Amino acid sequence: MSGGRPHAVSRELIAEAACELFLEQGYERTTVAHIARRVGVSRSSFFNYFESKSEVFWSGLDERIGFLDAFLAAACPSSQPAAVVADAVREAFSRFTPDALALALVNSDAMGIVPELTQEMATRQWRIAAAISPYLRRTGEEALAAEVHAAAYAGAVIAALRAWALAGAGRERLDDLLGRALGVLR
Amino acid sequence: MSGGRPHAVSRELIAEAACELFLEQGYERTTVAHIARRVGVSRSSFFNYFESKSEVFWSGLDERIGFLDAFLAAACPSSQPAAVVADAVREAFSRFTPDALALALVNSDAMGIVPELTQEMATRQWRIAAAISPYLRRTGEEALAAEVHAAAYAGAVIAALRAWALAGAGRERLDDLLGRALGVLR
DNA sequence: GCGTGTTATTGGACTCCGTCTAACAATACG
DNA sequence: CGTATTGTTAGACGGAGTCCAATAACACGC
Repeated sequence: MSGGRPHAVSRELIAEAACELFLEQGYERTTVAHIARRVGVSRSSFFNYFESKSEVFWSGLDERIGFLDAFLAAACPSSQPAAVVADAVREAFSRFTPDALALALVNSDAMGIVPELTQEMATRQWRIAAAISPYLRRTGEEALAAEVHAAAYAGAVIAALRAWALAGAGRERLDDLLGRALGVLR
Repeated sequence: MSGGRPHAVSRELIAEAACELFLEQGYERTTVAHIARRVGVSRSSFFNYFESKSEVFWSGLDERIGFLDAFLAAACPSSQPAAVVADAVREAFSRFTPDALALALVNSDAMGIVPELTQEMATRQWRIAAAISPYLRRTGEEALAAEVHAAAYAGAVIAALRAWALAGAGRERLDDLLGRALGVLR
């Protein structure tokens, strides 16, 4: 059952090569074919590992968002929802590790991806809010209020993440920044 | 100076035809060529009126966001920034009129555009936050706090907009919903 | 060594989006 | 009737993403 042809590359290898190219010649000018060729696989193979060119940046964060979503979907309604959400957020994101995304945020100008990055970033912020909002509703909040609060939490997460990446992803502790950003909300 | 060939169509005409097709056969299955053919112009002409297929939905809202941005860019730092922002938001969005976007929000399932819509919506929410955040910074807020607060405001705007559209865009007054959504923040 | 099942890789064809350009059509004006 | 201006058009183009059938590399049982 465990047979089969072995993988020729890995997501990490591809992501690494992609980032190199993005830095060298910019995101737009780098085609999927370029990336594949540099790693030594076919263009088709790229899409076996990533759903799209942009996903190279986001697989790490998306994983954490999935974690947050699962965590909050399983959480019981509490009388102190703020604490639950804050804990869940920290649990999900504090162990986020520097990756292609951090690199992209720092070098967004060199890569020429400011518009792409903001669009994708906005989408992730939305997803974080979409993970939080249903939980708030289950604690009894009204729909509108739940969405607004969820957006605020999501904004805090993304703001912390950006500040952390821009500061050099390691010079500041993401945990601290998350705490500070969440602390703004009260 | 006022010569030249007259326009064969208008943004409104194109948007109308596009929405019809989206409702009939879904967003994905409707190509730009389809839309152009229905209005009776060439595919090239479509791109003279809209930058992209998805922009059909967003020109109205984007205009209001531009308004908000200009308004806040020109606003003086106040000791009560919350009131300034709330006023600016109301000024910019309360006269927002039902358009292709409202239709799309209501019929998102029939059009099969849930992912597209959330992505684009998230981008607009981000842009609203990006319009608000610099003003808050000018009032003296720290960077992280300004971003978090701006995200909260932006979340309120979008939540109100969605609720308004989903309720039937006219049955509820957008102004009231904006007020309620902004009221959540304190 | 040899078939067999399983999984990964590959090339190629395909649709569509979005860009670009050079030619063309319709108007106003002198 | 010529000219400037503006809008429309066809066509080619490159790239993203999808799809599929063919093939290559492995593990396993024999």
